Amino acid sequence: MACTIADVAIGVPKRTLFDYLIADTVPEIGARVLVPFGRRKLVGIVLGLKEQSNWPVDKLKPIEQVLDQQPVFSPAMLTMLKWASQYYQHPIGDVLQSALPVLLRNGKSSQMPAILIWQCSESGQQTDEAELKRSPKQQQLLLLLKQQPMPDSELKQQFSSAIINALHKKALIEQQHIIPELENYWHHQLQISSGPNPGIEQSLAITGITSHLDRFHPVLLEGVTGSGKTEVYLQAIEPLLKQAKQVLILVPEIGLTPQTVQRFKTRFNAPVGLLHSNLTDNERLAVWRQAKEGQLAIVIGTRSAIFTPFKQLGMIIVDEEHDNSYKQQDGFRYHGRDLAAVRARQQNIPLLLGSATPSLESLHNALSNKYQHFQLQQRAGVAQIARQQVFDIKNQPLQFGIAKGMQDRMAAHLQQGNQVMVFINRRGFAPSLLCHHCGYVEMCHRCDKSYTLHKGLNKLQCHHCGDAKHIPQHCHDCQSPQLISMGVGTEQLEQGLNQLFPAYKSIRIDSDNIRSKSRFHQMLEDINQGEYQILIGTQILAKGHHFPKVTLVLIVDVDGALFSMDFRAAENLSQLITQVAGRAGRAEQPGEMWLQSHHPEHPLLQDLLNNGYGHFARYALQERKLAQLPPFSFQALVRAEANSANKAHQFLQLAQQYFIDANEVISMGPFPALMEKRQGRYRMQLLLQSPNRASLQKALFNAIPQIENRPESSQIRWSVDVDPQDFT
DNA sequence: TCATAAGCACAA
DNA sequence: TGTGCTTATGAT
Repeated sequence: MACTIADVAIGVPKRTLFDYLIADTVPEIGARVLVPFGRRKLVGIVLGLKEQSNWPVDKLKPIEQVLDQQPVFSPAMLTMLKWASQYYQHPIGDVLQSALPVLLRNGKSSQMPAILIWQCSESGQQTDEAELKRSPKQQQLLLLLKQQPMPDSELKQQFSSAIINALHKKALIEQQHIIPELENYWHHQLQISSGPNPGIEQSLAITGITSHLDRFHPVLLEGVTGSGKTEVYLQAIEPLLKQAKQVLILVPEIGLTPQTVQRFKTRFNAPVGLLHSNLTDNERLAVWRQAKEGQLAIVIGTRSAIFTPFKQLGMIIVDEEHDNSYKQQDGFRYHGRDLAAVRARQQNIPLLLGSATPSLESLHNALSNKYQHFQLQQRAGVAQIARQQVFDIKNQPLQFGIAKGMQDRMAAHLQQGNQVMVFINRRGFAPSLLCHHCGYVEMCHRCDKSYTLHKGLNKLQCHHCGDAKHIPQHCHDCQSPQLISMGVGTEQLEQGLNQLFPAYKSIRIDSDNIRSKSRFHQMLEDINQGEYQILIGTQILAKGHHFPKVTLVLIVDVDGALFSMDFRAAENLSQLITQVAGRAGRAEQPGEMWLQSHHPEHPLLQDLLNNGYGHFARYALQERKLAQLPPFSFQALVRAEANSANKAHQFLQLAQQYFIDANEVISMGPFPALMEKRQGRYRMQLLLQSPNRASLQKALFNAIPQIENRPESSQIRWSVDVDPQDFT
């Protein structure tokens, strides 16, 4: 019997597939179809064909249109995405949608668009161009097209459309829409310019990687900043490109610098596709198509680039693999680095993770020999890492959050004509506005957090829900006009430093101040040109940029991370410190870095400063092991939010019942989220933990569908986060 | 009494 | 998730 019914995944938050009657054309598995859904028409993905449905036939609707001749998902891609849907406990329809460029989600053609070609017509061929002597331009055009057809876009550069139209009217030339012939010649045209000679450590890594190019082979490249990780990437992929294999490189959101891209382009003379957040939908789709057809040698992109289709993928590289931006924080909460590992395993290709400050997860994999481990300790040239020290601010008077001693250090560096960088992890002018008379603090009623004062915007802004309002002139409670700001943010620090160092120019870099990527790069350019002497910013300033003229880095407050509820806070702080230390200063002028703390004796801090990140990370791993925290256990977080805390709590208690019998899985909570209230909704969490990944998976696989089927589950907003990274 | 807002079920 | 139906609120 013929298959008359298709299983279709649709982008609705339901874990079920929908059955549709196959009309005239039988769709391929992995192809998009347009289907009626309720009152709407939606794009769905065909996941299976079958003869029978569990649904009464008269209730089935037919597929309205098959959108793809060629499936948009290859079988390998579908396997990975189905796996991800199950692993992350996220509805398959939504997973597949997230893996497609927006335009394909909306039903646009996945084929290369046809281009308009002009060619000489029959009568044009027989016409002597001399007949057109009164119009030399037309003559020239006809002669050109007699030799070969030309695309419209190219002709328009030489001829006005009036000329073209004139010949067209005379029927001497005609137009045609053709789909450009796909020519993947790039690997014949490869010109590999030679790079610097690799050092011993680099050579070892390159050999280690390139001797296993034909199979899944995960490698962690732990290389201090400046040790030449990129050079290892370049040399490792060279043999693959020669075999016409493609390479996918994942980079953190902010790390896609033009310099890096240029390095890959010029080294190989091969086409490189970029995928980052500033692209238009059309540009995104173009890269998707070209990668799929094999026209791109290299694709460099952020998190979601892991879903790019390739004709023949040869390796996946994840640069700065520890970076938190690889984890999607809403909807389909996947981890880009982890999916890279899954994809590499499935396609049987090597995986290369690189970082100066590897995540404890990856380091653990390397130390337990699941990943091959290479270390690059030597910095190219004689550049030195900034010396790191703690500055004890116990009982010290602080001005704009900065101790007197630190101000003196700053002055000394500035006087020598160097740049100074100050980190503070708070945006805005001050984290709260307080009444000096009665103590009342302006609070966002939706989040139960104080409003942040933004003098620049002249607004109070809630950093948790984005709500903004005018700055009040009088206290809400006692009407006193004496409102004072509490605490220090980037804005105030900038103002304060201008006051303390009026002779020097300062620049503030935080997300309030960065409107566009190009402006951001311009700012970085200006900084390195020496336009500014004092740089003030949040973490955003630390990611992937070099500041050779900076010789003093000051981190205003590290205590927040040392005593955070989040067990990863210390790891993240250490990564930040180490990354910045490696990027400030230059060979002739090593930098120094100061961390202001009330707890200079803190063991994590001391270990980091005395022994470096590598030692700290191994020590932190021991601690994680003792505490049975990831990567020595596996976690999943069930989040619930409702307009009352009780409702969310009750739902999670109900959910918890479904994990009671799970083998090797303990559930903790329900407890309030770190941000208990947000946007007027109360948020609770249930934490599931197991020493065994498979046990946790099994428990989720059993429980989640049952929870979803409870009527209570549709009355509340809830989600599952597997391998959660933050507990806000 | 009507009009708008909020809550809810459901799609093949 | 988006839609349309149902119910609650509230202003006139």
